[in-house]
Amino acid sequence: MKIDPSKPADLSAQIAAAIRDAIVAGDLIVDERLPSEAELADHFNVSRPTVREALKRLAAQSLIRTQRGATGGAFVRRLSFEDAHSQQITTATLLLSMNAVSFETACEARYALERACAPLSAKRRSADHLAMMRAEIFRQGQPGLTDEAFCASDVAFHRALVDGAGNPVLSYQLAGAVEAMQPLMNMITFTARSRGAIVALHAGIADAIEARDATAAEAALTDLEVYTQELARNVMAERAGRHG
Amino acid sequence: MKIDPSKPADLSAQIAAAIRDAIVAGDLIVDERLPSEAELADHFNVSRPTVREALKRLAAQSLIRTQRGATGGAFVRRLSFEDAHSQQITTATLLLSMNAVSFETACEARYALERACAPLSAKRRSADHLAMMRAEIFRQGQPGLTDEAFCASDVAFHRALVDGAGNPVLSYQLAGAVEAMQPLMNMITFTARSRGAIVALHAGIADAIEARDATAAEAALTDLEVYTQELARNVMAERAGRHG
DNA sequence: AGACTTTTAAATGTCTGACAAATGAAAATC
DNA sequence: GATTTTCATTTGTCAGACATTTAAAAGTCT
Repeated sequence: MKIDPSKPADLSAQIAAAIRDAIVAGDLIVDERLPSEAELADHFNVSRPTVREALKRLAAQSLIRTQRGATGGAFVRRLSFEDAHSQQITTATLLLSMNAVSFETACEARYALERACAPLSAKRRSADHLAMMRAEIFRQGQPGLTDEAFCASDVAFHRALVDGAGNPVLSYQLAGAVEAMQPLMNMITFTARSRGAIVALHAGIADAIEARDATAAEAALTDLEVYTQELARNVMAERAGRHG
Repeated sequence: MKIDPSKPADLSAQIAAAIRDAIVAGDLIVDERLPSEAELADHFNVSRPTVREALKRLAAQSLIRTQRGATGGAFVRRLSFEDAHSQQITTATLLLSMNAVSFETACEARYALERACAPLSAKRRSADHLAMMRAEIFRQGQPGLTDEAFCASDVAFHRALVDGAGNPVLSYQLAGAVEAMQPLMNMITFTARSRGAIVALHAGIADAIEARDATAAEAALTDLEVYTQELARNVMAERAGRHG
């Protein structure tokens, strides 16, 4: 772990980068303890607050955890799929909202990724995954469900589909993409008719997954994408008409 | 932006979470200036170093940028696709290495995602994307190329394929997945024969994209996946044999 | 000797106060 | 009016101190 000449940027950023690089390169392994803040301050020739700012940067990225007490300190943290998942949701959500990504673009990406999971899910899904999909479909058909709850159930349905592929890397990537779209989906008010159509389309997906028919699953997802895009276009058009 | 009862966790983490939530919820818009550190310290009833630790956490997530001087301060930052991209590479790389994700699992996820882009890329790719793919294929055939350079070219090839889909959300998701696999790919020593085979498979992909044949592109990607998986199995088996 | 209690040392969490450096705006000067 | 100077504001950094937590070491009692 090397020095940082006082040239360009914040010292805390440089120190954080140096430690992060060491972790990514494998020089620091999981659960290894970093030197104490005082030792790091001495090593980098900076003050303790500066070191602390660097450590907080790393903590924000879930790269380290800190522990108080006699045997405490900063430890390299094992990045879990769950951590990565929640990080990605935040990132993807902000990315979509701050960059004015169109519903069309986000939707296309989401369903493209989901179709990628479909064949694997058709092949490997357990009875549990299928049962969860059916349960969410049932919930979506219940009357009196708020739009928010409907969207949440939609996310749960797709999550079960993705998890059925049995590949944690895919699950982590996809769950982020699906959940990040929720704010966009929430802009749509679902009528009783559109809910019925979506439930039917979901049932088609579940049927294909149950039959372990990869081709049918992909086709059913495409149908759902087409319907969703159409629904969004209609909502946008109506909104534009009202406000224009 | 609300208070934080001094109950459970670090104050700086609580403050960072409060500000982050405000950003995600849209209460703080892009380029809006946060109160100064002194004002935040006063508002949250903590000291300035504590506020600074919170701000550094947010800066580490690219949520804010800071600027010195009279009109300086912390500003809500527009999260760019580029920022999100590099963040995701770090996250995905660590996720794979720290959780002992098998080559097989990572490879499967990568090609599943890439196949999701293929139809879109076949439909929308520009001449530039195709030219870049061809250029990388040519480079991969050059003798005297290091394994590292070969892998880098491989990444560039796939990046061009993904970018051809013309969907920035897909590009950001996929580029992360592809690049995060590089450390795993680098474990494989590519013989002249295997390089030749990969170049041929890449050519098959490029041909399909050039012909705008989505089905053929997906099939070609599957071929490449099968070959890559086989290659990895052989390398692992040989390595196990040598060490056993 | 063994189990329990107390002490202690090490480490992070937080605060106070201060100075340095950057930066744009206001004031002063030509 | 244009240029230069001054100045106030804000972040970056440092030094030192105290509070809190925690586990191990030391001590005490049975």
